[in-house]
Amino acid sequence: MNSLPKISICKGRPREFDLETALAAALRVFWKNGYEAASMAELTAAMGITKPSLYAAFGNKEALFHKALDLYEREKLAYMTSAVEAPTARAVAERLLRGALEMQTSTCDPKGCLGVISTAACGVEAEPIKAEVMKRRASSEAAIVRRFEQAKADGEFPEGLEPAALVRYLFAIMQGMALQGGSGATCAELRQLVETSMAVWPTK
Amino acid sequence: MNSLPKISICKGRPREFDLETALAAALRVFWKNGYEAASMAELTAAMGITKPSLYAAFGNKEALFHKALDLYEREKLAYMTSAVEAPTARAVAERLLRGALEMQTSTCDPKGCLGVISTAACGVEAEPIKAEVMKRRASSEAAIVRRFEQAKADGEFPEGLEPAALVRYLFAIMQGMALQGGSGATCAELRQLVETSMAVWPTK
DNA sequence: AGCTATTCATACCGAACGGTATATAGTGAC
DNA sequence: GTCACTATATACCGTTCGGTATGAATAGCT
Repeated sequence: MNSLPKISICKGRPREFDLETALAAALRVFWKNGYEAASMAELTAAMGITKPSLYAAFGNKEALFHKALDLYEREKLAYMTSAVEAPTARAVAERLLRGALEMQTSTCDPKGCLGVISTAACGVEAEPIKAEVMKRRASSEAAIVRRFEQAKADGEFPEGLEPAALVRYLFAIMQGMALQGGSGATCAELRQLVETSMAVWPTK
Repeated sequence: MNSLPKISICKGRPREFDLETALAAALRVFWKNGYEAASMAELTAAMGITKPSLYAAFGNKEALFHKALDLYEREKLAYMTSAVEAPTARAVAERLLRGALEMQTSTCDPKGCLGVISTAACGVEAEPIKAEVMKRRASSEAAIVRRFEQAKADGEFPEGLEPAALVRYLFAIMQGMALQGGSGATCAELRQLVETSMAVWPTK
């Protein structure tokens, strides 16, 4: 309860690894294998630390996944939050599709989408994980729906196309792209998918 | 695999369970959990048999999955092979989408698609499984591509739309539908997805 | 120096994993 | 009845799973 004399970081022995670097390595393992198939052994090996260090720094496997998911959304899904700033619904869709394409065709990241991988299949133990990812996805979707409702008010859509339905349709394409990207589709094939989707995008 | 005569034709003690029934139960477990998350304990419990009986009858977990996958394609994916008989590419697409919708909205089957679930994420042990499912999907896709090439020759498509690209686009939507169906989307939402996809389907 | 706090490395925990050895029980053939 | 054969049930195998107890090492504080 004494005063704060210095900017003392902490008392004990300093950790010998960088939190962010280790978390990024963990993210890649989850991204490549999914939550359940990512074993603690593979995680610690990729992160370059031992299990007690991991548990001390991140809590447990589920907490580590949550922190990795935060990092993923912050660094890899930024295009989704910025896409709503595009001037038209069509431009929003194009930015989403091209952002997803860029992610799938990046040469240094794992293929597929962490969210898709984590919600596709899971046993009972991973259901809280699935629920959390679904919750985050729902809030992303809601933002796009709001943007499309404005677009509808601006008269951008033909009759009979609901904003929520269009968003679901657009997300289905992006989820399909992530699946195909994770199943060995080539860059060119995924680009074709984006071009086709844009070619059929409804115009008034 | 062969017929099951009332009078046992072989010598030893007759098995006390029905192969097809047990296989159908195994399929539901794989379908609900994915290959890796489906444990032998859950499989044997659902099939109502013990592990030695399972191994004697089906080989091992991977062989059981292959037989379950055969059953799945035979019973649940029949709409895919029959869809190519539709008169136009648009009708083919509609039959595929509505067939997928019917599967996702069936009240007695697990949600999602076994193929999607099995290829989305897997550790190293399940990679042969993933490869097998991808192989079968490729052959399904190839059949639709051939049908669409004929449709293109018939002048059904606008300029600039390649049959292979359209099939990839269509499959992406169906894969997205399977993902959303497995993530708790309602019947009405999935039907909306189909209607939207049909509404934007390209016409010449 | 001592004390306290934190990290690191090894070795270990109970449980669950896929897969089996073994012994018993039920069948047709002789 | 006896034999050959197969399915059943129990109990078990080695391995891997997520997660920890333990003690040595390293730092700041007094």
